[in-house]
Amino acid sequence: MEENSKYKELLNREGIKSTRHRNAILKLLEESEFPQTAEQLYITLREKTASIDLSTVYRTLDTFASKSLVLKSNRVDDGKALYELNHNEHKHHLLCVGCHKLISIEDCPIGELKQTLKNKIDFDITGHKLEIYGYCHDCKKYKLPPSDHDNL
Amino acid sequence: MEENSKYKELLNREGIKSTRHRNAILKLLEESEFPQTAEQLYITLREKTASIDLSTVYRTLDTFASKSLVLKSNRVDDGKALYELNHNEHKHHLLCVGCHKLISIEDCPIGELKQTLKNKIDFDITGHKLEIYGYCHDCKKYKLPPSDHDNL
DNA sequence: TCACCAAATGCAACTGCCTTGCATTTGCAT
DNA sequence: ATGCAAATGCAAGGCAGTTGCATTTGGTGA
Repeated sequence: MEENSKYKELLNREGIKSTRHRNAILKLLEESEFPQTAEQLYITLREKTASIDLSTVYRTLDTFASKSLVLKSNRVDDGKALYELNHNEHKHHLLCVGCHKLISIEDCPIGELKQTLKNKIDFDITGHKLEIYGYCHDCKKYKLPPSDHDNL
Repeated sequence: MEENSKYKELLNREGIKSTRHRNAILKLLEESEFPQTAEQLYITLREKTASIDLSTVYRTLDTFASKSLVLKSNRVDDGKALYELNHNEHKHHLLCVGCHKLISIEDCPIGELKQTLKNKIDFDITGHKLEIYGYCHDCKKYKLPPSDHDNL
């Protein structure tokens, strides 16, 4: 299968072995629309491919993160770790507080701030993280009165 | 002591009892320059005031958070919960990756994004969180080559 | 192709953060 | 003062994630 050779090449480039599990996890992440928890990935892997241990999933994801192949973050509401493929593109996420859907966006408002801060207080921005909460199209109709999320 | 009566009033306004522990935690949060973990608060409380149980600290902080008296967030690197007093002011922080100094700013770039996202994908923003990394004036001279922080 | 070795994996036990159940204590209204 | 709901302490438990160790596997060199 030529898909696996693609992963193999990618992994070799990072100086780590290409294994059945690693290829499967890369493939799964590639197919995932949203960042996934380790457990979500674990369950899916057990369903569709061979047996795998949860610790292997964690170890693999950590290895990938250390090589910058995947990006690790923490879910806002429960602090669980989320993993997604690193496409090396700059993006942010919208979290719907209604259905917990995560939507990726390319818009980034940091540009002008960068210059403002440089002028105002001589601070050089090298990175940032922006999390946005709100209600998606589907959840607006069920919108609840303002809650804790409004303070974030 | 009249400081406690200030806390008592605050707590009564939220419809919850004023207790020794609650007053102490409010006071401690008021004195804290940065968001604290539950354990940091716990340790400090044990040192300077009477005995308190860790579960009480957690329960108190959760209660305060549910009343919006404190803001709860998750530390970026290890996902631990952080608690800080809610001053109801909108602000963000600059984290200097050189000296780990935390600088508060009032600038917020979310305004235009709000309208953009509403038009583009029908998403209603209710809140957001922005963390900015970089080098402060003092650390610029020692600036290191780009690191992990640049991906955040 | 084979044999070897470091790296990867499975399994089970364990850690750390946080939560919960329950008996006791405390704040506050009456 | 007294009674009751709310708060607390204590101990046990839950859950995400980690680790130690024996076994298996991928890749390299003969």
